[in-house]
Amino acid sequence: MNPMVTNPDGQEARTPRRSRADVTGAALAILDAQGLPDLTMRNLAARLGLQPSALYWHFPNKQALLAAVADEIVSRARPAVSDAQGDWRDAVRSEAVALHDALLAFKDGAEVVSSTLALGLGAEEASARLAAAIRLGGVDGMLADRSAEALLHFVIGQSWHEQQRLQADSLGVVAPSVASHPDALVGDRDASGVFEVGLDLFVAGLEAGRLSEI
Amino acid sequence: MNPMVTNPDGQEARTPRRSRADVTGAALAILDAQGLPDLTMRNLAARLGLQPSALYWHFPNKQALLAAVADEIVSRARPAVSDAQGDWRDAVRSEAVALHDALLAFKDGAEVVSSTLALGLGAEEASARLAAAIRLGGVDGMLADRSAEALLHFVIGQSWHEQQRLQADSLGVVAPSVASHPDALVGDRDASGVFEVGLDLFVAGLEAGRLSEI
DNA sequence: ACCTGAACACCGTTCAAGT
DNA sequence: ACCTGAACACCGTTCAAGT
Repeated sequence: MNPMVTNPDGQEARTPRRSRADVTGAALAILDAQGLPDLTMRNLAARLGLQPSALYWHFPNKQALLAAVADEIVSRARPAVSDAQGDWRDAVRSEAVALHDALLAFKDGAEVVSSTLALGLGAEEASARLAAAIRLGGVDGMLADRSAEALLHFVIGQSWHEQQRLQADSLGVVAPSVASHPDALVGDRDASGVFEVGLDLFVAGLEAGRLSEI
Repeated sequence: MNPMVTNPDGQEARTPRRSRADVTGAALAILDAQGLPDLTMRNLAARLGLQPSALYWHFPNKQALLAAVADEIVSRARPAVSDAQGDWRDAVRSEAVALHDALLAFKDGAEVVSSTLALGLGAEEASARLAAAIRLGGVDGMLADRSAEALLHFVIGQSWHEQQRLQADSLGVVAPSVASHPDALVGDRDASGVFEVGLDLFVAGLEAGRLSEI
């Protein structure tokens, strides 16, 4: 309401104008606390003490805002052991796991990144790092790029599904065929191990291809 | 407007009430012709000559409607050579390609299926068929299930990205880093071959795991 | 440079009531 | 059983105008 801000010492502060980073930060906060459905331009503006129309000075539209959010999420992916002194297989696994963790760190993180992927704004970096790790295994340049992109899509698709399942479970909206899956040992963690299995298949495939040099 | 329908011969027909299949059919038609953003309850109702609220007699909500649409899309996936007489690797590839093609057959098909996957309503069948093909290779039961699910997520993620890219290209909304990609030979088909490479990696990984029996 | 105020053209969903 | 009519509580976006 009041653009003026008064400090505890009585001194008057400048009207608190927001930066682009402030907006994406608030968007990330909403995403984390409430999820993508609540990340509306109106909610975001309210959290910043702005009118919705003010956001359009910082971003041309919502899609651009989401792209910036996706960028931030992906950029926080850091592999556990960044030293590339170890095995190239561990390097690939490490990069993939780091991305996987980064996507799961924010509610609906995988969906946000996935929906922005085609614009090539943030995942290009993740793809490049996957490709670099793959190249350590001695795979050809163009083949490494394509393998990295394929691995990227697997990681994103898998992460998104895990988050969807978590959300569906918490809402109690599960189809009988899924809920009564006979293989489920614990009962609610049906997807356990799928990511690891898929990742291992990818790495094993890379190794096999490296040997036979198709 | 008028619930009565008059045939060319002058005979009066019964008021044309709609079935569930009519609704999903109209939804598929909108999806194919215009895409997911235009698949609104109001557009759908208008195409059927109904009020929007009438749709809620056939489906409890939009999500359930989309699940039915996704079911229909996935169920149309038929492998090229259904005879399992050939190689198990060809069977796996054939199933994956069939799913890939089915998702690409409808505009935004991959996104619709992806967003409905967690409810386990339609892709369970696709996953089971992939698992069956994988089992032909002699892979263990639980491992086959997980491998199939991982492959499923790769196929969906990859398909969705291809459709996104097509749409982004047609709208001319491409980031400079993507548009000026030096590897692009043709220029607009940057994702060419990624699906095939990823699929080959998966199959090679399955074969390697089958031999070493980890 | 950064934001307000007001409007435009939409959404999904509910629910009493009709036939 | 199938649908209408009307309303409720929202959306993203534009644009003139303010400071």
